[in-house]
Amino acid sequence: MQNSEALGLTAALLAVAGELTQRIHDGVVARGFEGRPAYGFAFTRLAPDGATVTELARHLGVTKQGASQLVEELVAKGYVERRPHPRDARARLVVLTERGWACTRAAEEAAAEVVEGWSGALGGEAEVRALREQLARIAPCGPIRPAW
Amino acid sequence: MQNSEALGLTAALLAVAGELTQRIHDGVVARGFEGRPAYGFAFTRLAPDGATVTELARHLGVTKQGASQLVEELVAKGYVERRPHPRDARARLVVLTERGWACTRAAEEAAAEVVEGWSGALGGEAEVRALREQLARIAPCGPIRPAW
DNA sequence: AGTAGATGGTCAAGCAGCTTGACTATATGA
DNA sequence: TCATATAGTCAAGCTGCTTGACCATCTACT
Repeated sequence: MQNSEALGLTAALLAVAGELTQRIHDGVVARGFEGRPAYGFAFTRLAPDGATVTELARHLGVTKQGASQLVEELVAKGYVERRPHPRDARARLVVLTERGWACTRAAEEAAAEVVEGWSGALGGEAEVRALREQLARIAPCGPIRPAW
Repeated sequence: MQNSEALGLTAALLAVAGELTQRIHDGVVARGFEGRPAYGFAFTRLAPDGATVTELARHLGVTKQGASQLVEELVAKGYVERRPHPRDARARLVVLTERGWACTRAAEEAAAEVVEGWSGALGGEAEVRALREQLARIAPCGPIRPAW
């Protein structure tokens, strides 16, 4: 593998990632939600049972102050709410509201639309699944950098 | 393909893209260059024969003022220089300096290092090449959003 | 129990990197 | 030749993050 090929792979990967981000965002907006792409990253961490600001910060790869400001924004727009933490009086659990869940579903739909388009380019759904599995193998488990 | 699977693919793709961006940046810094990831995007457009500020802006998906500021930064750090455009007295051609080329090569090396690690996770270089080809098929030809 | 240090969260100020708006110089076409 | 479009820059403003300071609470050690 020559170095220039690695750069070609990098360019393709980042172009696809950028395009995907943009189109999911557009799709979410088209479904009546406002926001910026960073919301999506936050939602994936908050989705199951909520999370604290500090956990969210680690997930996003930003400071806890940055995460706190994002949560403030999400609260103002009605996507999440802060609740007292059941086992730690210092902490507050940030959980999705019904509207937050609806926005998450909208993002899923938008993502599915884009990915469906990839089926055509790649030859079928099996290829898309294969792509997903390959990416999952090399995906890091660390913090997600807000790359959109 | 269920919607949630599309979101899983999205998460994996963006995680890989973020990780790759970070590690290329780290590798470039380790080789003695300073800068931010956006430089890499610019270099890929400037590399062959240079480009005007407006062309660069379209490539990066930012305003021409934003691109102009980035070029100013690159000039100050010695990575590029502005030359009169051969056929348009309004325009100026931004071209890489020798240091700019050296930085590009450093980025290639860093990218190759990361991609080499993927060979292990995927089973071999053939799989990496296949991944690259799949991504190239679905990569957009439009402007690259500065996702790092 | 009492206390020192670690940790969760917020407020405030600052900064980087982008935007919009206004402007000049040059090109293009009726 | 003049009207309009385009390349580029300067200036000001905004957004989303950072660093620094601080309080409340938890944890562990004495």
